[in-house]
Parts: sequence; C-alpha cells; structure tokens
Amino acid sequence: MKLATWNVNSLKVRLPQVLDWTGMHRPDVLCLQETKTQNDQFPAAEIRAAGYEPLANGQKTYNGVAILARAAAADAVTAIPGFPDEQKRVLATTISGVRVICAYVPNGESVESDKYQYKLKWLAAFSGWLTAELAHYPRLAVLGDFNVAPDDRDVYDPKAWEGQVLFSAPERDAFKSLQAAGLKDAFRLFEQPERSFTWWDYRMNAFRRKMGLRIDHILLSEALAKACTACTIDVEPRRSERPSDHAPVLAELNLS
DNA sequence: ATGGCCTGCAACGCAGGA
Repeated sequence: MKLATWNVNSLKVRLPQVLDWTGMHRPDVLCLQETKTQNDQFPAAEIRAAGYEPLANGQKTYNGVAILARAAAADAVTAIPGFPDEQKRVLATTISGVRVICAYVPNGESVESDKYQYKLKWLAAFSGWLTAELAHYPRLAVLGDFNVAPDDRDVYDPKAWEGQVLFSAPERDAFKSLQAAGLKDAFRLFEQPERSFTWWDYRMNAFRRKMGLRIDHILLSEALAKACTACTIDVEPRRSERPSDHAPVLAELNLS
C-alpha cells in the first residue's frame, strides 16, 4: 500500500499536476492540504476519471483538505472531536483496513501572534484525538502538513530558525507528544540524504539554494511502522512550472 | 536590506501562507 501527502497550495491551480503525479506514482491514498476549494467546487469528475474516489473537507479561499483513494473509504470524520473550529483542517477515513488522517496544522504566523496560540491549542487537541484514534485503530497513518520542523536536520539553518515559528520549542514539543503517543516519523525510519526538505519559500530562489524545511510528515502507528519499507520526498514537482511550494511525501507499506 | 513570491477574492490592494 502506497500512501502520500501533498500540500498543493490551491487544488484549482495544481489539479493538472496532481493528476500527472498520481498517474506516475499510483499511490493508493493521496492526502491533500490547502485545497482552498469549497466542496461543491471540488473537481470530483476529473479525479474519478483518473481512478480515484475523492473525499473533500474544504472551505472558501483558505485551508481545506481532501483524500483521494483507489479503494472505498468509510467512516469519515471532518473535525477534531470536541474542538470547535471553523477552519477545515482535518479529514479521517478508513481505507482497506487502515485508518488515514489527513491534517493541515495551523501555520502560526509568528510566535508573538494570536495564531501561534491557536496553533498550540490545535496541536494539543490533535494529540488528544490521535491518542484516542490509536486506541481504536492499531493501523493508523497520519499524513499532512504539520507546519513543524521536528529536528535540526529538518531546517537548512537551525541557528537562524531557533525560536522562530515552525521550529520553536513548544511546537517541537507538541510534535514529540505525537511520537510519545506511539506514532513514528516514517521518514526517519530510513537513512536519508542530508538537506531533505518538503517546503521551500517561493522567494529568494530558496529551492535552488536548498533553503528548505521538512514540515510535511507521515506518522505511522507501531503496526504500520513495522510494515513500512520506504519513505521518500519527491522534489520533482517543485521543479515544474507553477509549482506548489511543498513537495509530496510517500510511504510504502507491505501489509499482509 | 525584515522584503523578496504565490493564491484567492475582489477590485485596482489585501490577507494568509511559512
């Protein structure tokens, strides 16, 4: 089973790239973030024509998540239980016996911002939800844009980023709490190249200069981590015309 | 050099991203 996640920064703009990419890599499940598309505007027909059943949880202009799956999806949940939130940031469903959660964690803007406080509250609620989900679903995969770089290796210049949003200690602690709950960072199950990132600023030729952050992640429960045979970042779409600023991340599972 | 770029919405600039 092949799982993938991609922050597309507008599904309307990136749909051709998404269809190209699914055609090339044939993931069984693709989680999308920042679709910026209302559900009634979602390009369901094009996605079905490509062999995927879409599940969307979107809103106008901002945020929005979706899951594209080659097999049937059941038991969808579109919000963190007990955490009222107008922003559409999560989507959970069960596909071929795997509980899949697609997440778009708040950005936080800056550590001085009210949005940063919202981000920390959101992450605390998210952690509680995932702990409960783990108790129900031994096969749990959480994929998305976490807007947190967990480790020095995940930042092109950790000294410059120290204490900044996306790399501040409270955010990294929140990410560690997800790991403490029993989720493994699939990317770090394997040897990886240095300067492996999933996001590069559109400005300053950041991609060409390898000035990026690894903030998009695939977290796996113990049972799925044991079955994981590979986890990679595909930087190719970031080279294309009109790219998303994020690259997709893929994980392969050998499930019996 | 504290902004550089991209998207959506709407409207001729703004909010938001990270």
